[in-house]
Amino acid sequence: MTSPNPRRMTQRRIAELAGVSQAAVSLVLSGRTDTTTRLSEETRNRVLDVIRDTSYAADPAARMLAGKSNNILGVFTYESAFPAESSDFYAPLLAGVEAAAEELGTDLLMFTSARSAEGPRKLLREGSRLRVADGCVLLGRQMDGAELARLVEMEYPFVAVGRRDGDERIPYVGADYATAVTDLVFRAVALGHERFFYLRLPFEAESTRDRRDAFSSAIERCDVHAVIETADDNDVHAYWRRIVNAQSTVVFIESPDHAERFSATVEELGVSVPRDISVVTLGEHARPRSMGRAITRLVAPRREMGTEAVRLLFRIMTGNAGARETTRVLLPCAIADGDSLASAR
Amino acid sequence: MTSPNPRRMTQRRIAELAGVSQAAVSLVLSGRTDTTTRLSEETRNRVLDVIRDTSYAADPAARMLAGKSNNILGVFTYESAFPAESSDFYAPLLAGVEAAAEELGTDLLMFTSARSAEGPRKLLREGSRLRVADGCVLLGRQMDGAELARLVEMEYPFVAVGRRDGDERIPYVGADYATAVTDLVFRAVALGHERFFYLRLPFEAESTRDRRDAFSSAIERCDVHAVIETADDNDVHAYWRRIVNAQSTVVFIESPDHAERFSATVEELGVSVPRDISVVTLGEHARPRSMGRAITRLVAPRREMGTEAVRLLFRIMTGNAGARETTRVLLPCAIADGDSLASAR
DNA sequence: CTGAAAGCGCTTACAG
DNA sequence: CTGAAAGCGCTTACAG
Repeated sequence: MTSPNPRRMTQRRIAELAGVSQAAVSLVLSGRTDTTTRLSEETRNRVLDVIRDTSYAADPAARMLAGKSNNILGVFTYESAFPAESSDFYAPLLAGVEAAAEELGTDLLMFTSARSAEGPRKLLREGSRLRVADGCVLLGRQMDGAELARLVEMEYPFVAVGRRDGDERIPYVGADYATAVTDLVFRAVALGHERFFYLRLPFEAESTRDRRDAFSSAIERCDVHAVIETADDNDVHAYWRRIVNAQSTVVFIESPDHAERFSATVEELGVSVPRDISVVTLGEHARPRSMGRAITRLVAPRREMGTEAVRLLFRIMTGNAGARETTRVLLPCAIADGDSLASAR
Repeated sequence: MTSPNPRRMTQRRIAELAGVSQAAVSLVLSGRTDTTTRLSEETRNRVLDVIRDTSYAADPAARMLAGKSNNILGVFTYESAFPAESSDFYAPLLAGVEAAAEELGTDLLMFTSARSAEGPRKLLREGSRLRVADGCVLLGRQMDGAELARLVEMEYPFVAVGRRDGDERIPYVGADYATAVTDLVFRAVALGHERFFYLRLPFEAESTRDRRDAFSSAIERCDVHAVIETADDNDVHAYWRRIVNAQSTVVFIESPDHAERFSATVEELGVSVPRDISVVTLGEHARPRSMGRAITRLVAPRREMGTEAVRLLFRIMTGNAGARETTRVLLPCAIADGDSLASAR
């Protein structure tokens, strides 16, 4: 496939036609005007004429080979990047990545070939094509720590989107959940809430742990009460009963999906949000669904995370990353007010 | 920029590590097992081990120069692929493209480089980079016909998503709007509608023309009446007056956005949809917004278009595309019933 | 001011 | 069975 075009124009042919050397053609094309490489105006024009006549364009492969870099940044997503279900998750990140790539003038290589039929995508499986890119941005809620460590060993330039525990040489751009979660707890306490209920996601990832830890420590600092449960099923009624039993006046819910379902369901039971119960979500959906109400929530700067990840990657690749502290970035989250957090009844 | 990775792995280094010649490494990689190029099983394994340890992948530029393909399919979008505004448009297409790429085991190169600050993205400005990919899928509502023709001349393998007029050698995968639009007109006529109003988008593209032409010809065939206007502003009230004046009982609206705004606005005027006026949209939003009502509409098979485009591209690249008819594909649209089309009052 | 030459990393025919 | 060598089309120091 992609057999070379037999009559493809080359600099050599241009040179023949213009009566100069091939190198002179390259020089003209480079647009360089150092004193050391000055071409006569006349020669330059003759070459330019031929180039125009033949509508010649340099072979990118040869250019890249000679230039030693191919201006390709990789993007590896642990799940499909585009499908409907996850698109809300990846879309803003990818938008940021795309914008930064445009800014840097690089192309983006999406590693779609890495998919394995069963199980999650693997970064380093046999025949990994990672090295085709000069460096790579990694996206996904959950990443294989061993793989990341391996990448570090290999000295392959990469940046994870999302904070990563484990090997501390892993560069990342994450969201500062802790500060925002703490703020939300303080806000609730200031509104008179003393009994909290926390519904966590049923999986462990840095991002979920961060929120949970920040919650716990804020609760402790405020000297209030909290119950933490895992939202591993959809039986809102059961939760609601436990919340009533716990006499909680506010519920923090990690997932915005759960938060919406929760609000809708309890309202069907005649419970009013936020009059009877306040709801806060720590989720990161960029595009809040059309819900009857706007749930008070934390908003991760997803687009910026994508942009910053690419910029950091670039700095790492060019050796301008500086100390380790500057290769691990946490971006501030915003808090969307909403109308689901009110005074404790 | 993108200074060369100093320690980029090469076949030469692999060869050193494995104690063989560089050519032997290339041979192992090629997977060739001709009698003329037989390597000892032992050598082969030693090389493979080193390749695995270093997770080496051949430099795509060098491969290309040497005349080989790279398992990279390009994706060129005329607008930003991810940003919020256009993500509804591209998301399903890209999802389809991604799925097909996974199926074929190829990676996807998004041409984000050399974006022009002003004006639309140009294909041929990045023309050189285009060659980095073995072939390319083109996405966008409006494409430059001259550029496409140029690509044909260059014998660069590509497929446009969306029907393309002009040079008939341009391969595409489009949506068969005509049939669906005709069906919708028939359906309306069957419900007793005799006076139609048509609101077209304010730009010319094959996809808008297709729908308009199909509408006109269906109207003619049914021997009913229609007014066609361009929706180049947002003054729904003005349209509504003209619709009333025209005594139309049904409005066909190309853009789903317009259709939603239209429905919402006339209902504020006390006009009931569909009792007083039926509304049909010929738009292609994959993710219908939360509207009070579900507008009867045409649904383009966006995901399938992405998938089919990649498959067709692959066939073209491998020389299995067959005759021209098979390089121009129109996929059937679905009709989503909705509840905005009812009997003429 | 211009041209000959080396080298980028690969593939592949060809000589040992 | 393996290795040395040419060549893909370019860039860029370097020698004239």
